[in-house]
Amino acid sequence: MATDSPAGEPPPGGQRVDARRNRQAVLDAAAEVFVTSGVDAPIRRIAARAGVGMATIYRHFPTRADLVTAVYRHQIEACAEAGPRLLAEADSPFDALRRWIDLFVDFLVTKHGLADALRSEDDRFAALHSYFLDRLLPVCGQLLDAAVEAGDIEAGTRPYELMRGIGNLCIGHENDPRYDPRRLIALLLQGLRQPPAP
Amino acid sequence: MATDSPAGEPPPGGQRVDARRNRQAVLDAAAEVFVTSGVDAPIRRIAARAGVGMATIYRHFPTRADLVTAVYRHQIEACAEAGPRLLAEADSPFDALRRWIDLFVDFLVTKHGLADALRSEDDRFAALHSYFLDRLLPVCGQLLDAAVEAGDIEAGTRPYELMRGIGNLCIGHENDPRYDPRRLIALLLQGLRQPPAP
DNA sequence: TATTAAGTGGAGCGATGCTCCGTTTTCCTG
DNA sequence: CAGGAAAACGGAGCATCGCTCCACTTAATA
Repeated sequence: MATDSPAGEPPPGGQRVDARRNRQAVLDAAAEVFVTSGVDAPIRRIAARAGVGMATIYRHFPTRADLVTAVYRHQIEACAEAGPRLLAEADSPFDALRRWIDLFVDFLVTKHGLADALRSEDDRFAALHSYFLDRLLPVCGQLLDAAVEAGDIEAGTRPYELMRGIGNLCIGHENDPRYDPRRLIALLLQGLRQPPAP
Repeated sequence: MATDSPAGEPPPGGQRVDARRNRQAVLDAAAEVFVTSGVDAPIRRIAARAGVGMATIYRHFPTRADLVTAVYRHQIEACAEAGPRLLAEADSPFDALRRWIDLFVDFLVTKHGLADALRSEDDRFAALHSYFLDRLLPVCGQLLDAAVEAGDIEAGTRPYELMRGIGNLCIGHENDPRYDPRRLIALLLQGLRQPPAP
């Protein structure tokens, strides 16, 4: 708690060099392990891979969610920053929304178990949930509002609901060629569309 | 394996009375525990509640999924049987599909963690997955086909995809008043709808 | 009643999450 | 450049849980 801010930003400079080195080693190891074993990988394994003790991981990242957010922080930021950009360069607000959701889905789909973790009621993941929401909800809301204002979609859909739904739809697509989240998400967006004025 | 069929039907009569009694005790205890602690509740707890040893549970229900399906078997059957009935009595095939999905969602939403278990990649739940699919997929397919044939919805959506999506959308709604799966499912259905012929 | 096989229960093993605390390392100060 | 305080470390240790194994109990049968 005292050594790291919850959202996983790089810590302030007042740390010992060994602490900083270990922190980075843990981050690197976690990134590797997450790819093969998902974000639920045993802490022991990450610690072993990083060549540190378990306590070191817990000290730097009190919660599993802190570790996960730290590992994926750059990609989450990129996704957040893409929102306004897409809104500016896309053909329509609806198109921007669609393309932004594509980015979000790409991100979720390539991280084993991330979508599962996101919706988890497990307290260990509460901070992950919060970080995603804090960072991406406003972006999603902005896109939704713009699409509503342009008359592309009906009003009344809240960003939280939409993002939760998309996250949920991305769960468990691995090892199941019969299930393609993107098709359903496209359907969802289709349903969101404003029926053309009579 | 030798004492129970995978889908959780009542076993054939050739059992000792104590075995039959214990089986029922386990079923009752599991039903109670599932309500409060979800379908992930520790086997130990269910065993304690039923007043039996853990091995007794594992002997009757080799897999957690077997226990879960046995507990909910009647409701799954009811849902399966409702399909054709709705198709006969609803205003349109699309209406039947909508009402059937309502039933399915009601079922999922009232069982803590059931939706989670359904999509789980955990091998322990493979049989649960199979049972749901075997029993409900044909029903869903029939409703979809009818709706397509009536021109209510576009062709090309496979039952498996739809059911997986609905199941996924039902995950994690508990303790979160901001998330209502039904709204998103309605949106999904809306997207499925055939745009009225020009 | 005696025999037997079906049935039972819980100790025990391995895996995992998380903490506690004695030890080591860094860094600052005199 | 010592020397000591504080920061950081690491892994043993406890708790929980899934699942198995096997000595014991009990119902059915001859």
